[in-house]
Amino acid sequence: MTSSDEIVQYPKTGRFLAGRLRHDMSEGEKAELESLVGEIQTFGDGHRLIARGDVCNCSTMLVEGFMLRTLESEDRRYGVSFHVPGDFVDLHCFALKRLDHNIDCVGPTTIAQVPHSAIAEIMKNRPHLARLFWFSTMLDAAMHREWIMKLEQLTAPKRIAHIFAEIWRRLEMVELGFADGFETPLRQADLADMCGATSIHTNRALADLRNKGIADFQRGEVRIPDRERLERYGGFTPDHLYGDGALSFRLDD
Amino acid sequence: MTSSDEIVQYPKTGRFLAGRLRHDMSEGEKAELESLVGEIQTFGDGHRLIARGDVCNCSTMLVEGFMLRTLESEDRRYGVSFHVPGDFVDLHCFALKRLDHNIDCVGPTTIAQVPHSAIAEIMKNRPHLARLFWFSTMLDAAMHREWIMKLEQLTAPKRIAHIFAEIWRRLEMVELGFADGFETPLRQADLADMCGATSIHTNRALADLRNKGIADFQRGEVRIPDRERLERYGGFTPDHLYGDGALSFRLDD
DNA sequence: CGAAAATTTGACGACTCTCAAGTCGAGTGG
DNA sequence: CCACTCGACTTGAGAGTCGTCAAATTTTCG
Repeated sequence: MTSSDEIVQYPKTGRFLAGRLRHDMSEGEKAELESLVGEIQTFGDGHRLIARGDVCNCSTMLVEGFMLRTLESEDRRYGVSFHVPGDFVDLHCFALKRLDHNIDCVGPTTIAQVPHSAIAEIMKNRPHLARLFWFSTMLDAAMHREWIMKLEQLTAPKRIAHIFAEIWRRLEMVELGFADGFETPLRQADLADMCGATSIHTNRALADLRNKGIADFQRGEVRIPDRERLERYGGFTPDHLYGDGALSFRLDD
Repeated sequence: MTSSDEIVQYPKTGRFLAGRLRHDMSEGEKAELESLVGEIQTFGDGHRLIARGDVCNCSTMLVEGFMLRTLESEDRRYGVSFHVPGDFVDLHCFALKRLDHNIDCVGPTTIAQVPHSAIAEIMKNRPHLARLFWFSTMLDAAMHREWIMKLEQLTAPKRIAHIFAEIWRRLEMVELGFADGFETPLRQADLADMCGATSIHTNRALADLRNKGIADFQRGEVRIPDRERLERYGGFTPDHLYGDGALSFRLDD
C-alpha cells in the first residue's frame, strides 16, 4: 500500500510514521488512531497553536502544512525543530503535561487533535501502539540531537543546506517532495530563526548557496540541482530519521 | 523522605526522577524499578558504553559518575547532552532499538542495566510507571531543545556558563551539589566538545569567566561565587528541567 | 626525573553581527 | 493604468567572535 492509498483510507492520520514504522502498524491500529482524532481545524500563517507553559489536554496531528517548534529568549524567536504532515507534533505534552516550547504555524495549516484521555487508554490497552507513540517522540529527540551537532559544527550556509536536505527527505517520506526540490511556506526570516542567524546573514547565506549552484531558494520554492551535492555540503545523513538506513528498526539482528 | 534516604533504600535507582516526578512514584513502583536493574558495573574515563548503531537490548541507569551523549562527524566528537546520577541514560533505545548516538563515560562511572524485556512488561502491566519512563525521555528532549536555543543564541563563554548552571542544578536535584559549586570529571576538551568550540577557544572562554568572577573552573573543581549572576550571564532558567517551576507537572490546573 | 597529557598564550584570517540604506513585488486607491 | 505602500528581500561597511597554526607552560604520573 503506497502512502497515497493510506491517505485515502486514513485522511487525517495516513501519513503518521510513513517511511518509518508505519509498516509495523496493523490495520486495526491505523483505524483506531484515525478514530481517535477529532475534527479538522485550520489556521493561518503565524498562528501560535500552543504557547510554552500552556496545560495541554490534547495532542496534535499535523495533517497539512508546516509547523515550527520555537522558544523565545530576549525578544527573539528560535526554531528548535520543524514539522511536516504526518507528524504527531506535540505528543510530548502527553507525558510532560505542560509544553516547554511553542508550536507555531507557518503558512496555512490543517490539524486534527487527540484528547489525552484517549492516549491514556491506549497506554493501558494497546502497548504496541503506545510503543509506536513513544517511538515517534524519540524520533523528534534524535532529530534534536542531530541538529545540536550540526549547530556546533556548521556555518550558516551549511546549516541551511542541512535544513533543506532534511525538509526534502521528510517531505518525500510522506510523498510531498518533488523530483527537483520542494515547496515550503518558510520565509527567510523563519529560516533565520531556525538556524540561529540574523535574517541579513541568512539572506547572504542563501545567496551563497545560489551562487554555488547548491540550492535556489526563491520565496518558498526550493530547487536543488544535485541532491548528493546538497547533502554533502550540509553534512546531511538521513540515518537519524530512522527510515531505511543504518539505524532502521529491524527486528532481525 | 529525603533523597539520601531514598539512596539507602534504593541504592541503584534512588535518584531516578529525584526533584521531578519521584514524588509521584509509589513505594511499590520504586521497589519494582530497583528490582529490575541488574548488577552494578563500573567503567573508567573515556569508555564508550554504547556506540551509535549498536542494537540495544537493555537500558542503563547511571548510578555514580558522569556521562556524555555524543555524535561524531568529520573526526570530531560533539556533545549533545550530559548525564548525572539518577538519569535513565538510554531509555531511548527501548523505543528506537538502535541508538543514533554514543554514550561515553567521563571519569569513573558506575551503572546498572535493565533488560528491555522487563521494560516491555512494564509497558503491558504498569501504565503509570511506563508513563514516568516516557516522561523521563521527554525531559531529555526538553533539555535538547533548550540547548538548541542556547547554541543559536549564545557565545562560547555564555554557553559554558549555561552548562555550569545546568550541571549544578541537576547535581543539586540528586543532592550532589555543593553550596558554592560542584565537582565534575570534565576536562576542558570535554567542555569544548559540549559547546562546539575548539579547546583553545574554550580555554579563553573559561579565562573570561574567571576574570569576570562568574565561575572558576580548575581541573574539575567549579567554584561559583554568585549563582544568580552565573544564571543571568548564561541566560539559564531551570524551567525545562521540570522541577518546581513554571512548567512543573501539577495535576491541579 | 622524564614523558605524556592538559592547559595557556599569540597572531592572523574567516564568519557573523549590527547599523544603515536601498531594491523588489504584490496589493490598493486614484 | 499608475503612483503608493508595505513587507520581504538585498547590499555595504565596520566591529566582535571564533578557528587555525604554532608554540610555550603547567600538571600528572610512571
